[in-house]
Formats: sequence, C-alpha cells, structure tokens
Amino acid sequence: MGRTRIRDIRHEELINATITAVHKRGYAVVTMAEIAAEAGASAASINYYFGSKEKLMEATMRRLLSQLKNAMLERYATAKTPHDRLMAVIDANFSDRLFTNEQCSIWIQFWANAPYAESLQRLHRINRARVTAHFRAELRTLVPEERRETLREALQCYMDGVWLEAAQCDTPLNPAQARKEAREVADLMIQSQD
Amino acid sequence: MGRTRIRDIRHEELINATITAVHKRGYAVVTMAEIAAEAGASAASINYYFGSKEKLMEATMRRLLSQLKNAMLERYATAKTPHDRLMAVIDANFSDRLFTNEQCSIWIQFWANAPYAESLQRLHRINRARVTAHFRAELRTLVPEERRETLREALQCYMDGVWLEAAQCDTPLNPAQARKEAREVADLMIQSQD
DNA sequence: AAAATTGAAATGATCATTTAAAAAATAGAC
DNA sequence: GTCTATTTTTTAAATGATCATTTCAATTTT
Repeated sequence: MGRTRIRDIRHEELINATITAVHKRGYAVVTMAEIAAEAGASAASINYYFGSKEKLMEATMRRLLSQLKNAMLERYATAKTPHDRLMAVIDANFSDRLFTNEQCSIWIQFWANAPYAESLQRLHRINRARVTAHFRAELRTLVPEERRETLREALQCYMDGVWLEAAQCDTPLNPAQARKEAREVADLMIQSQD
Repeated sequence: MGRTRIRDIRHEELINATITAVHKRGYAVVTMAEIAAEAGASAASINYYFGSKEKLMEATMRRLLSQLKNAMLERYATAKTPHDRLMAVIDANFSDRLFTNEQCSIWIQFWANAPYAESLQRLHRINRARVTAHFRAELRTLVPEERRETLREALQCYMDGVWLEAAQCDTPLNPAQARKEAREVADLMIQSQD
C-alpha cells in the first residue's frame, strides 16, 4: 500500500519548512541547514528528496501556485453570475489559507527571483496568464470594451501590489478585510462605467 | 580645490554599476567582483569607498529614492489644482528617468530584501509614507471621506503592482504609456464618486 | 535480506573582506 | 614651473568564513 508514504510525508514537511524558513530569513540567505533544522531533518535529506536547493525552491513555488489555482477553481464552481465569478477570483487571492505573512513573504521572493531563473519565470507566466484569462472572461459582460483591458490590468496590478505591501507588514494579516477592500475596489472600478 | 572630486566620481560610477549589475544578475547572487567589473574597478575599491557590500546596496537605494523624491517635487512645483498634483505624483512614479527595466529590477530586489535589513526597511517606510501623505492631501478635495482611504490604498497598491509586473518584462518599458494608463485608472476611480 | 532513509563528516567552490605594497594625485617650498 | 613629501587611490594576493553537495556507513522500513 503506502509505498511512497514516507517520501510524501517528507516532501510535505520540507516544503512547509521551506516556507517558514524563507519567511524568517529571506530566500537569498536561507541555508539548507536552516531549512532542514526547521523540519527536524538534515541538509542531506533535502538533497536526497529534492536533488538540490533550487529544485526545492521550485517545488515550493509549485505547491503555492497549485493552492492558488485550487482556491480559484473551488470558488468558481459555486459562482453563478459573471460578477460572482469575478469576486471568486479576488476572494481566492485573499483567502484565509493563502493570504498569510509567511506566504506573502515567499511570493515576493518568488517575484524577485523569477527574472533570474527559467523555471520560476515559467511558473510565474503560467500563473499570471490564468488570472488574466479569468478576469478577461468575466469582465467581458461587466464593462464596455474600450475600458476593459485597462481595468483588468489595473485590477491585477492592484492585487499584486496588495501582496507586495502585505509582505512588508510584520503584524498578522487580515484576509477578510483584504477581501472586503478588494471587492470594494473592483466594484468602484466597474461601476464607473455608467 | 576639488578635494573630494575623485571620491564623488567613484561613488557615482559604482552606484551606476550596482544598478546595472543587480539588474543583470539579481541582488541575491551578484558579487562584488561583478559590480566592480561593471565599473571597470576592483572589488577592493568598493570596500574602500563604501565599506561593505551591504552599505553599497543601501547607498544605491538611497540614490533611487532621492531621485523619486526629486521627480515628485519638480512636478509638484508647477501643478496648480489638487487634480494636477495627484497626477504629478503619478507621473513622477512613471517618469522616463525612473520607469526603466534596470530600475524596476532593483526596486523588486529592494522590496524583497527590505523585511530582512533594518536599513532598507527604514528607507522603504519613509518612501511609502511620503507617497501616502501626498495622495491623502490631494484626495481630500477630490473624493468623499468614506471612500478616500480605500481609494488611496488602491492607487498606491496599483502603482506598486505596475512596477512589479514591469520587472518581469524583458522588452523595453514604455513610461509614456504607463503614465497614460495610470492617469486613466486614477480618473476612473475618482469619477466613480458621482 | 533488500531497499529506502538518515546524518556526520568530508569536499570543493565561492566570496566578502583585509592586507600590504605600488601608483597617482596633491600641496608646499623653492 | 619643478621638485619632494604627504595623502589619496588602486590592485593583486591572502585570509577566513560560509555553504551546497557528496560520500558512506549506520539505521529503519518493507
């Protein structure tokens, strides 16, 4: 049965340890030993399971992106109107699971390193393209064509900017508040097409 | 007379080299030797003039922040109405001098590292507080109180997000286009207070 | 017993920073 | 203006520290 049981457990543990350790120390300076210590393992284990530090970072980002994707799809499933679906994308971005100090830290590190690592850049593009596609689809029925792209771009930049600022914040984040504000901002922009 | 002539020249050269080198290689991995080579100098020179790698980075950020401040003040001087002044802040952020691939790269690196370096964090807070203050002052007469802070926060996050996205872009940026879009976004948000 | 997992210690590479001596600039006296 | 003396600037090489990664023997799991 559980042929890969321990392997799966270690992957999970080490990725979680990476998130915590990167949040504490920064992607640039965190060492394998620190990440390993965070998981109660040794640096050699990480190489055994992931092959290298770079691959561990990539696996960690892949995990975060997949969580974001799932959060979006979950909410999409129950949304009925285009407006509901637009809000679903927004809510997913600021969901309780994702919008935490730890994860915001990682995202910044991810953004900062994407231009210098092919694999991260690829992940970044895929992720952004997905959000863009969802926004485009929903805005089609909500705003007139001449404003649509400007507005979509503005919304996406706004959301990225919120994450950026959140990463600078050392007190606990408030996802519910972030969702509320983001919804307000989105409605403000949409409504101005009277 | 020019007692500090060479010193000033080297400071300028090395800060410019830092901007270029960090853009090319990333803050995390760029070495003193690479920065020095970019300026046609040696790594020892950098330590002679700046004391350490960290202090060089700090000096570089200080330079960029001061350029942003000056760009804002310049435009503020000729702006007459609150609306003009709001646009002055926006235009400064996306001015031809500042909104370049190289500088966007550095800003991301700066944001990513601010949480882990006291000195960078300080600079970041001062800068953000300045933009916040300007926006608050101008929005006071432009939007009703209940929407004001939400809107200000949204505008600031939007601008940060634009920089973030620009840093991922490997084709030359278009500052004029960015100014136009940012103005549109700002007007869209302001006008929605009918 | 065979395969998977773990970690202590070794390896090898990379770098920031220091050192010390040379080279260049500057000033003061003539 | 020219010639020392002094200070400033520059670099090559040395230093010392840090780390990712590998190795290999021990341990655990199947």
